[in-house]
Amino acid sequence: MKRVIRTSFGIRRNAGAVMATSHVQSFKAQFFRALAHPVRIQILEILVRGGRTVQELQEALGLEQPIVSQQLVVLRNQSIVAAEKEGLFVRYALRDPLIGQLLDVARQIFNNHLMSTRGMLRELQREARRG
Amino acid sequence: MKRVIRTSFGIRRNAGAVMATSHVQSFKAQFFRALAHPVRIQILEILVRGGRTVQELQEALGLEQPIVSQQLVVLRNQSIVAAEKEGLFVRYALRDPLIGQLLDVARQIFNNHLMSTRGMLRELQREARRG
DNA sequence: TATAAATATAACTATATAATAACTCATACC
DNA sequence: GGTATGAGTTATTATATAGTTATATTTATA
Repeated sequence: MKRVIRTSFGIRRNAGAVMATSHVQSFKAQFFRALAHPVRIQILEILVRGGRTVQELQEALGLEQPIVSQQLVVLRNQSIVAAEKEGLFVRYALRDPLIGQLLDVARQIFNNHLMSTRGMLRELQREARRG
Repeated sequence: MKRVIRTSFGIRRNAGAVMATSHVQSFKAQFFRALAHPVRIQILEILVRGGRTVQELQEALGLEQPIVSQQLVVLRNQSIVAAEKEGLFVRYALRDPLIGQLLDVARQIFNNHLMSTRGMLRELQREARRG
């Protein structure tokens, strides 16, 4: 599947030398998509502080059980969290503490750039203090 | 809008004390959604190495110009990149070098967890070497 | 083995995002 | 002013994700 593109100087050359959209990029995209949901972010921010059962998450978030389970599926599919049975319960935990670091860097980016209203900034700062 | 949830011990209590889905979380979700696309990730990985015109991005990616512009809109809307006119060209750059750090952490997470095929791992390692 | 509790899945509708192609806008230069 | 070039927008259809409610699965225990 060779494609030809037009360069700035009007010359035509083969696009083979070009950065192809590798599988890795799609994979990373999927990963970030798994983070791209308010509830899933909340779940991760809770799990950073330690493992939780579905029940505990459900109560902490004030959401119905199926909603929590559904969001956990998404995180599990990307190997972001791991599930472990504990009798009748299932305890979820981060697979990698680096997830916490990722969220931290994201928070720093938000803080730096005022990409938000004053109100949100206040929330962010409260969050950082809790850290 | 008070909601009532059922706890594990069958007691009903008010969900008011619960972590509400703040605007911040939605905001973060939007941010990650902006990263959740293979082309946009590629663009960012190029911009980490320095500013580029649309033209240069287009050539590096081997994609049509409107596609590149569309993806840049998404990144601009989240204030992830900034555009600057240079005569007939528009040069794009990261708004915050921390974006690079974010991608690095993400890469580490992938590497750690074999969340990918052997082939993808090889690609990741090649990427890290170029880093 | 019947039951209840905890979790997971399914089925459906609504909504958002992606992909593609055609078109418009802006600027430099003749 | 006309034109070519770089960038941006719009419109359309396809596809994926979200939200909601109902139902199924699993396990402990009476």
